[in-house]
Amino acid sequence: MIKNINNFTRTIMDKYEQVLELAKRRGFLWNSFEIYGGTAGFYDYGPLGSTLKRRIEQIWRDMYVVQEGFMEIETPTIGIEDVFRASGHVGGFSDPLCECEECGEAFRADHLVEDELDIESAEAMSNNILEDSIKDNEIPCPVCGGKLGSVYSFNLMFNSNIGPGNERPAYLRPETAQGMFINFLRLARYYREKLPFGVTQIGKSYRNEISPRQGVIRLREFTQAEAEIFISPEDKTHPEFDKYADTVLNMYIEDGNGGVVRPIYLDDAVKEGYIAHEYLAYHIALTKDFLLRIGINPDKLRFRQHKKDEMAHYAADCWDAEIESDRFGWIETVGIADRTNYDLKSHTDTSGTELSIYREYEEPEMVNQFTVKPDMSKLGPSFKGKAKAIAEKLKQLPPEELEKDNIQVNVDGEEYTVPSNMVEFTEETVKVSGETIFPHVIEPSYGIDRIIYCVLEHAHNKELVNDDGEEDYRIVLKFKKEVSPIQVAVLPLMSKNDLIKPAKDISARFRKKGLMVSYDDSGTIGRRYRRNDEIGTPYSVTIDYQTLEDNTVTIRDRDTMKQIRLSKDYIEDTVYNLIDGEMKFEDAGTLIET
RNA sequence: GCGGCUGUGGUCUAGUGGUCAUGACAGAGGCUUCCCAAGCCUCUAACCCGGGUUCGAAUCCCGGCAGCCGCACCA
Repeated sequence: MIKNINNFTRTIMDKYEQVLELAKRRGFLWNSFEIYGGTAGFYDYGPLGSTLKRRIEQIWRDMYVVQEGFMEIETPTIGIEDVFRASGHVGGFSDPLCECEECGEAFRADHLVEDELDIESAEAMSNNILEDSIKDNEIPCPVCGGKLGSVYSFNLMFNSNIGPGNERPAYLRPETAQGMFINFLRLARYYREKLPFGVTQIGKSYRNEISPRQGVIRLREFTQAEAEIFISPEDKTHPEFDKYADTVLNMYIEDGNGGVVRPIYLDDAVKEGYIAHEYLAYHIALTKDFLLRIGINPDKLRFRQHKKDEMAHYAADCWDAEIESDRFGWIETVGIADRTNYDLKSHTDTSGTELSIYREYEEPEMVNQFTVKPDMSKLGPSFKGKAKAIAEKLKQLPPEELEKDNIQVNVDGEEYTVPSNMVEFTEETVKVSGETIFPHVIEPSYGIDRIIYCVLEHAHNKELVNDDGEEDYRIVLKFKKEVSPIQVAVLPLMSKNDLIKPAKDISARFRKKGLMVSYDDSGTIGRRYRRNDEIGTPYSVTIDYQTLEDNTVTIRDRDTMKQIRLSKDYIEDTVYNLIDGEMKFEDAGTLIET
């Protein structure tokens, strides 16, 4: 006999629908602005969702901020135009679109022109040039052959203005990274001018996606956790690499027809040249560590290297952590890139502030320095307007030329003769103790919302529970204990005052210990266990009549449904240690035979 | 943004141009000494939004919004 038949003879829902239905019903994820009809690309985190998210972010902080020592900063979510001009988002983050006037299809104008004219890249072309190019070449609509309309930009950044009027355009940041790059000099000083150092930020980013679907997988407002690690361009080894050398990565390798997942030791991946260098490899392994710790199924995790044409133009190497989901297949959830010095150079060029760091050599170097000093007080009167240009030429001459009594210089096609007393030169050995460099940046960039969906999906289980020959199902979220929003349920066996009072006392003690408690005395005990299974509460403490006699309570384990009985003294410490992983369930009390 | 399909309590659903709408689960209260969604009673709670056609619209039409599928897009 099958109980709960109505629960499971509904319209067949795929895993995604089941997860989202549960997430909606139990307060994890809600579509935003629901009472006004909702808006695609925005989701609210409900009580359990935001708690889950906070716990996951907290683990991220533990790994990146506490363990790695990359301090966290917080910068505005809105940015001025210069920042995004330098980052390339103002020019490059928009797509030139063009619609067919007949059928209304939209196309990438640059792609059309590239194909038609058989040129490499039309990216640099302005909208006007693209439009002219389409008109002149009479490029037709690829779908219906109709006439194509004008070209317009669709920028993926939300825009606004600072202050009144349109004088100061501003954009909602499309990534948190730029806030860290532009603070480079302050950060370098904070870290006392020594490489490597890292900085992190967890926060909201915004992209005005053309057509976001896939629920929480592609959002217009989303949370990123990013680290920017500034390292020496010459030395990309990692001092702690040994820690992860024998980590096995599921590396996804593409060949002509699809691809294969190949397990490979991190050590070998670097040695065989799959991963560019140790520093990047270390952070790929760290990413794996993090994802497994929060409950991603290791069999559904792989790392894929960006193809050359897929890689951002500045990146030297880039890997994605991809997580497999039931409906969407492999989802990119983390990007781990070597961004080289692109961002620091680019902000240097745009702002005029040099975002570099002085690096001292281990040994000072003795360098022959050849200096030419034209005597402007003599050159000026003699050569008037040409003096400056002549001086520049003189500086480029080799010593043997400068030694001549009359030095010949060619400026703008005319020969000038400069007497040797008008220029001095010295050749000396100077001590150079260091140099100015632009560090390279290793960037792990996490899409937190996508990861949360995957955690929910991987935790979601529908289990057959056999009890007295009857078939029964339970839905259980098998969260890692560390991320479960509610950590312990407190349940009086019956809704009776003599059981309620001690149950409430125990709840209070849990709360004092900092544990998130759900107290529940409504409905039968079995129903309450199932409620807690459904939201992933790892432990349920039950107060029964025996509690009143011998001061013991039971703890039920979510995953095994087994129970132990133990004294209620120090119960809060026991549960705390169970969640922390310090104590094993079987060791915490005597197993109850059922 | 284009095309197709869809939109009913918290969730999943039934439904016909004609009494402010079916059922299940969930939820609240009660009864039942109750360790894995038992039972009984009572209760709460919905036709996506806006127009139109009509005596009458949740039902038909149009537009919007949202979801799904396909195309395009996805630094």
